[in-house]
Formats: sequence, structure tokens, C-alpha cells
Amino acid sequence: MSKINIDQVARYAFVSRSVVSRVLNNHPHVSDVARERVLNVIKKYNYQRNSAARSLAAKNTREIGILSTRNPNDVMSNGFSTLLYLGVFEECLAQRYSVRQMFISTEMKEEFQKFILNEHTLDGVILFAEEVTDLLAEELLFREIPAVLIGHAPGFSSISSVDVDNFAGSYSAVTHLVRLGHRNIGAMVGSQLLQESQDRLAGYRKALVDAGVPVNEAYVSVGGYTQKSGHDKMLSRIKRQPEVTAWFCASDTMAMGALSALHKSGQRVPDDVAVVGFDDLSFARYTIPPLTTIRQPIYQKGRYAARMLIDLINGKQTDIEHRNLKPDLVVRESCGHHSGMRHKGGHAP
Amino acid sequence: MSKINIDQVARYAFVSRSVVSRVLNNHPHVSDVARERVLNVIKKYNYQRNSAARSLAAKNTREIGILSTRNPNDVMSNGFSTLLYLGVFEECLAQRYSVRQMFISTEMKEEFQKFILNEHTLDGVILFAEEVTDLLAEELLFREIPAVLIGHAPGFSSISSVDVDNFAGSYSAVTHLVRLGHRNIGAMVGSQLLQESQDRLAGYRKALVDAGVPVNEAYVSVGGYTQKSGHDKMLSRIKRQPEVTAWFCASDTMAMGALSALHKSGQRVPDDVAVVGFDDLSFARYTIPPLTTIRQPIYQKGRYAARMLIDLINGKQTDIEHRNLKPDLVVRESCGHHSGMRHKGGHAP
DNA sequence: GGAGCGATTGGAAGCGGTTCCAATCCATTC
DNA sequence: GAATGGATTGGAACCGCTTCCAATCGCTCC
Repeated sequence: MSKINIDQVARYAFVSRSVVSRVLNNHPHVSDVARERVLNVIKKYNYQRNSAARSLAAKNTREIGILSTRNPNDVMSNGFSTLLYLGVFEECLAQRYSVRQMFISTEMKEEFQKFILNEHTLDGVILFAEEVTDLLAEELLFREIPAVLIGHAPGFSSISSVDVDNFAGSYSAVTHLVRLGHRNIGAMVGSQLLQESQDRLAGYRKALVDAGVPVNEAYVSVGGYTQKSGHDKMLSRIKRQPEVTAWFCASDTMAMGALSALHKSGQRVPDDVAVVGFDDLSFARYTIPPLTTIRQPIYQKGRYAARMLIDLINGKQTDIEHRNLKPDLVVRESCGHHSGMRHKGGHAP
Repeated sequence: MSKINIDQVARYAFVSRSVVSRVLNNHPHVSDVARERVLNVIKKYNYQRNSAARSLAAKNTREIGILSTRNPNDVMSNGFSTLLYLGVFEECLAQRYSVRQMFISTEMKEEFQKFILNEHTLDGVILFAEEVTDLLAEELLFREIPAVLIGHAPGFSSISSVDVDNFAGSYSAVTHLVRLGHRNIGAMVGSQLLQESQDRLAGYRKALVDAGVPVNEAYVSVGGYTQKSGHDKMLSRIKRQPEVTAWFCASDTMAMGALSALHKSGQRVPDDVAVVGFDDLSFARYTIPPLTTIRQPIYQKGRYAARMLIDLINGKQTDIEHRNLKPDLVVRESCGHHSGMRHKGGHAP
């Protein structure tokens, strides 16, 4: 049961190597009888074609890369990326592509480029996390390697992307808080270098404006998408801005950290302070109290990104697309259900 | 700046293709002057060798696969796997290997095997999650594809593995509880089909026995490593076994779910009930209260697994090894600090 | 029955490397 | 000065598959 190659298959099936190749690739011009003979031999001997040879001759690898940041504190510290990978993987599996996984960081640019992009050829690449985009989009464009971004990147509108509608998400989160009667609403967002964070902040502002609530820039806190950041920021805000009765956190991880800090400070959620998150990660149901949040279709994001990329590779899609997936508000308990006006004090000085 | 191949390099450097290949692969028998000329041409034209051709001729791909379960509720729902992948990736990067990522599940075995193992050739595979091992170890053994397991698998002691010392971890967790004065200590563990879960349970039992505390099998609850499982199990236990004053949870995710259930039921942690987790995932600092847990070196696990695999591939290591990494007890607040005997009642009936 | 034609088939030339082997160098050694 | 032998070099086969092209086959149609 040792390995057998295309020539052997051809011989056993009494046809030429060309015919075997044609049935392997579903090409036309193969008679039914020949096809059947070949298929039988393939099954009988468990023939598996050598992918290196295939790639070499066909000049493509049927393999895409997914690149994310190696910063363990950021995207990685929660279940987000794995679910995204799963989406990418399953779309690729369906289309018979495979996925190479890579992490990069600012420090290793040189090493990375050399190895990842040079040595190994990929048919296309999915860029996950904006810092990754900034690092590599240019290079990919230059080498004409098809790419798709997860999340929109301001500087690279010429590359197709998939994202959740961040603006709409935060808009509805904040609107929810306003409807609950909150007026002094804080925002805890990610780095404003990221388009995503800008959009989430913009949604927050717009929701307030539309509701006739004045926007107080002092209520906006910028940090990272981590529990630690959410925790630390909240701790410092509680004392300085006790009049804030609700916080919009731009990620569930931040929200979780915030919850922890609030608890330490003796603030009850949602009675004293309401908290809303973003993402609906799997733990959001089990925070104390369960987190009201914005659900984004993470798996779908991955799946769709892979589909776009493969279409790009095959020339099925040529024009660039910036797809926005719809987020949903998931109401649990961290914002409570009370309504009517609610003031613990005026705006911050 | 278009792509250039080995022949062109040879021509521009006034040497033969063989010489170029030798410098590329650091083979001996190349004069310094020839080497330098080749290196210069390579740099000047930014030559990058075609990996498909290399693989075809050299009969290896310098690519390994990492296989995990596609069950989104299990291993995936936390940051565990991403950190593990990072470890694998970075070791591979250092050794100039690349990593293909795959998910499988029981349902897709057929499809999977066909595509993953047949079409694409991998130099080796890392199996992550025991259900994956059960599904594929046999096949990999049969095909003589080098493999390394993350976690020990009872049925496959002939395959090298890396794991944390689960027994020692839970032993120290439970010992910690005992020292704190607890006598009625419950355990919430994963499926006993998994060696890992068996070991964690065994550590729990041994710690009790060694401390002279009778083991009550009624206090052992078996579930999955998820927040949901921890939550649901705890909810049902609280009423039935109110005399239990401390719970050993075999994962932080379970512990988080348990915390949530305890809170809902009005139990205070650690005052009424102590909880200890396992893993020390990044969120463990931010649960309410912060979780006392067993830290395991996840990144190192990945890193070490990759190293073992590559050594196996290159024949540097031939004998199988079952490596146990050391876990550490991380004391935070979920177990409190009280001491002395503590009984809220006798053992369960 | 033979010309004409589309469907099938087989042959052969790559794809871009690795590696074995024979040939060539060049410095020693006798 | 020629023989010796190790270091270097180039030639060529080969890895297994795709694909172009020419040859063949089997019909239909006049």
C-alpha cells in the first residue's frame, strides 16, 4: 500500500497520464469508460496526488494565509480569533483550499517577510487586525498577492474587506442606554489609530446627539481591548466621574474588566452603573451580572472573508468590496431594565 | 523585478545551477568566491526559491499541521488555543517551518481525511484535543506521519506528547483548599473519556486522601470545559449539596460559570463557597472575585510540542517522550484566606 | 465509401528545484 | 615533473503533475 503516482494509475487503468490528469481535474474530453476505469484504480490503490508537483505544474498552491497579530494581550486573549479561524477554515475546506496560520508583530517584520512571503507561496492572504494590515498591505499590493482584510483599514480602501458595522453596533448599544434613562454615558474604546475604534466611538457620539444628549468628551476613555485595560480605566474613572451612570465598552473583554473594577469599588451593576459590551463572546453570558452586549457574527466574518479571497484568486470577483455585517443588540442584565430620566448629578465640570 | 528562478541566478553568477542549490542549502563544497557571487545575485534580484519545486525534489514540505477540534464550545471558547498556536508558530518560525491549521470533528472524518491528509502532504502533525487524537492517531501511525500530542492519550502511548502535569496541578489546588480548612470539597471535572480529566480527578482524590479527608464520590460532577457546563452543574449542586464549601473546577471556564451560578443563587465567594480553577487564562484575574487557579504554561506547551515534532521529523529524536510541564498555584481571591476547620454540615447522604 | 469534423487520447515539454556522479582543479608529495 | 587525492564544479536525471499539441477514433453526411 505504498505511495503510487500518476503514471502507475495510468498504467493500471490502461490510459495515458493525460487522461488521469483530466479526470483528476474534472476536465472535459474524457470518455465515460476511461473515467470510470481511472476512478476505480484511484480508489483501489488509494492514490493521492502529490500536491507539491501539482502546485509546481499548475503554478498555484491552493493555500491561503491568515495573518494576525502576535500580541498576546490583544486580539488573542479571548475566543474571538479561534472562531474567526474556524469560519475561514470551513469555507476553505468547502472549496478545497487549505489555511496557513501566521502571527506577526512589528518587531519581526524583516524576518517575517523573508520567510512568510518569500519562501512560501500563498495564493492569497487574509489580514486580521489593523496593525497587521499596516505592516503588510503595501507589500502584498506590490507583489500582487490577493488579499482581504478583516475590518476596514482607512489607508487601504483598495483592498476588499469584511467587517461588522461598528458604527451601527455602538449606536444601538448607546441608544439602548439612553432609552433606559441614562444621560451621563461614558465610552471606553480602543486605540483611535484603528478605524474600527473610530467607528465605534462615532456611533456612540451620534447616538447621543440623536437623542439630544450632549456629548461630553471627558467621558471618553481610550485603551486596549483587554480585561486589564477595561479594569484599570474604570478604576480611575469611578472616583473622578461618579456622575456617570452607564458605560459603553467597545469590547466584551473591556467590559469584563470594567465589571471587575466596579465590583471592587463597591458599585452595583446595573443598579448603580450600567455596562454594555461589544462582541458577545461566549463568556458574556456568565459575567456578573450577565452582559448586555452587541453581537457580531464572528464566524461569518471569517467565512465571508475566505469566500471573497478565493473569488478574488479565481478571478470570479474583480471589483473591491467593503462588506458590513449586521450586529445585534443582546439584552441581558448588565444594564437593567429601568426607564425614565436618571440623574445622579450634572455633567462633569 | 519579476520572479527569477534558479537558472537565472546561476547564469548571472557565472556558476552552475548545482552551485546555487548548494549555497541555498548550506551544503559544503562551494568556494568562498562562488558563494559570494551567488549571494550577491540573490540579493540583487531578490530571488526567492519556489517552495513547490523544492518540496517536490526534496520530498518534504517543511510544513506541519496543527489539528484541533471544531467544537466551538469546547477548547475554542477561550484564549487557550490561540496562545498554544502562537507557541507552535514561533517555534516553527525559528526553525523555518510553517504551520497549517485545521479543525476537525467527528462528523467530517471522511471528508477531512480525504482532503487534509491526502491532498496535502505535511511533514508532521500536532494533535490538539483528545477527540482529535482518537479520530486520527491511528491513521497517522499507519501512514507513518510523525505526530506529537498535546495532552496525553491513554490509547496512544507510542506517540510522543506534551502536557501539563494535571495530577500535580489539581493536587495542589485541592491541597490549597484543604489547608484553608475545607472538608467538603466538590470537584467539577471534564469528560472522563479524557486522560486529562481523569488525571485532574485523580489529583483531587489523592489530595483529599493524603489530607485525611474522606472522598465523597457524590461530590464529583462531570461536565464539559465550558462556562455553560460550570454554570449549570453548579446551579443544580447548590441546592442538593449545600454543605459543600469549596469547589475544585478543572478549568477556568468552568469556574467562571460556577461563579456566575453561585452569584445568582446568592452565595458569596469566597465567604460562603470557595472556588479554584485550572489554566489561569487571561480573564482569571478579572472574574468576580479574581480566581485562584492553577497556571499552566500554554505557550510553552505549543512551543515544546513543535520542537519535539520537528526533531522527530529530522530524525534527531527517535524515542518517544511524554513530557510533563509543571503547573503553579496562583492564589487570588476566590478561595479567601481563612483557616481552621470549617463544617457547614456532614457529608452528603 | 470517403471526406470532414468534433470528441478523445497519448506524447512530450515544461514547472523549478535537489542530488548523484563524473569531470576538472589545484596543491601536495615523492 | 608526474602521480595523488581532496575540494570544487557542472551535467543530467529525476521529483510528479499540468497542459499544449498532434494524432487517432468514430460518426455523420454527401
